[in-house]
Amino acid sequence: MPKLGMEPIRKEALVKATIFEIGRTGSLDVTVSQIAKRAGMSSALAHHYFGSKEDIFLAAMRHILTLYGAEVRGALAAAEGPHGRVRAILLASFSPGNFRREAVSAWLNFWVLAQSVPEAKRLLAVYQRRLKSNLTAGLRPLAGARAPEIAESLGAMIDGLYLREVLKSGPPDGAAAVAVAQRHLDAALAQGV
Amino acid sequence: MPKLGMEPIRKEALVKATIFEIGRTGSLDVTVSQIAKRAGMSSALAHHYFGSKEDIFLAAMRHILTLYGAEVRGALAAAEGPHGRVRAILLASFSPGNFRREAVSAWLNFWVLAQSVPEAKRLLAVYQRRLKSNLTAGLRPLAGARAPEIAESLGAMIDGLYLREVLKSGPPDGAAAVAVAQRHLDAALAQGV
DNA sequence: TTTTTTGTTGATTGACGAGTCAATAAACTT
DNA sequence: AAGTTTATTGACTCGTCAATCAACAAAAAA
Repeated sequence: MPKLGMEPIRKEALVKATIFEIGRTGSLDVTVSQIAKRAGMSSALAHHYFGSKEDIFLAAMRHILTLYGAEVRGALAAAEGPHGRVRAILLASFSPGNFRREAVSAWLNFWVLAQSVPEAKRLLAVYQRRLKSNLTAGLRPLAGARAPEIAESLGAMIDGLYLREVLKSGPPDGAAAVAVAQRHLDAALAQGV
Repeated sequence: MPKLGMEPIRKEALVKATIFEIGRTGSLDVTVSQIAKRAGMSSALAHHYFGSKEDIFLAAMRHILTLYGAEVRGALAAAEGPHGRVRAILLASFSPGNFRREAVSAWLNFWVLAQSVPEAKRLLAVYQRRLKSNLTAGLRPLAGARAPEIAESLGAMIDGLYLREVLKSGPPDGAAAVAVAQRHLDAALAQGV
């Protein structure tokens, strides 16, 4: 009994299932059947809506990046003062949503994907540019000309903390990551004066 | 015309070919045949020496970690003074050998592997522990009680810089990475005083 | 010199998985 | 009512690949 307008619903379900499965297995070795099953449909339908497995992956990646972008925008809107703005980005980066094991794992695997799929590389580059630009803007009033340099290192720090979270055995600890990043930031700012 | 004592030679060739192929394709989707061909032998022989593909991957990972460990040890031996020792670790981490695109790519993929293969996770944990211990020892005279904390953040920074190298289009720039890490270190130390 | 060990590969097996297709059915259009 | 579009899947194709096997060759041991 086919109801109309299923496409967006199905696609969203597939995207979420993809992220879940990548997080669960910890790799991109996830079959379309697995994804489709998790999303409650046949693999044929998955192929019907997305043309290929790669398209599914890319959609999942876009989804994660979009989510992250929205979270950063939201946090920025609510933030006050330069320090508040930079901190908002940190908090958003390590928010429970983006910092769930499955999301982090997906992120890492997308990094791998970026090495062989140009579109994935492009998407990741967009994320990096936006992160840097947000950080630089926030840091400008605090660090002046040194803003870009600090933004760069803080960005690397964020990625590095992400990475380490993947490998940890225990549950992810966003607060700890934020604290480390914050200390790094404070030190960098203090040194500049 | 089978010459004897081929085992270590074949194994080494396979390990090197594995790293090369992983770096080339940017993923773990490398067939045993590809590896064997690159190493100049049949895939059957690869299976003969290593039992399985996973064993080949693990051997390659051990090789990279061993190489890195040796480089760090060598640099440490030649280093003088606390600052020199910490800097030696940084230089070794971003040395041309470890920071070649193909090596970085292999690292990244081993990170992924660690998520699904316990032995890979174990190996990586060993690396992280050793790195942290080396850094902490070097930092102790400089930072006292704060040494572990700084070592932790510096370790994350190193991994983050690795990660970012993957996306860059140009050739890897170890010197720049060292500079960023060094600045982070200086700032962290300055703040502690 | 027979036997065993080591090296080596072409051919094969067996499984799995991406993508296609034909068929079915419910809704919407005309 | 007839035709079209959208939803949906089971069955199938076609390729790939890890792993095994049978067989051959040469060195070493007995």
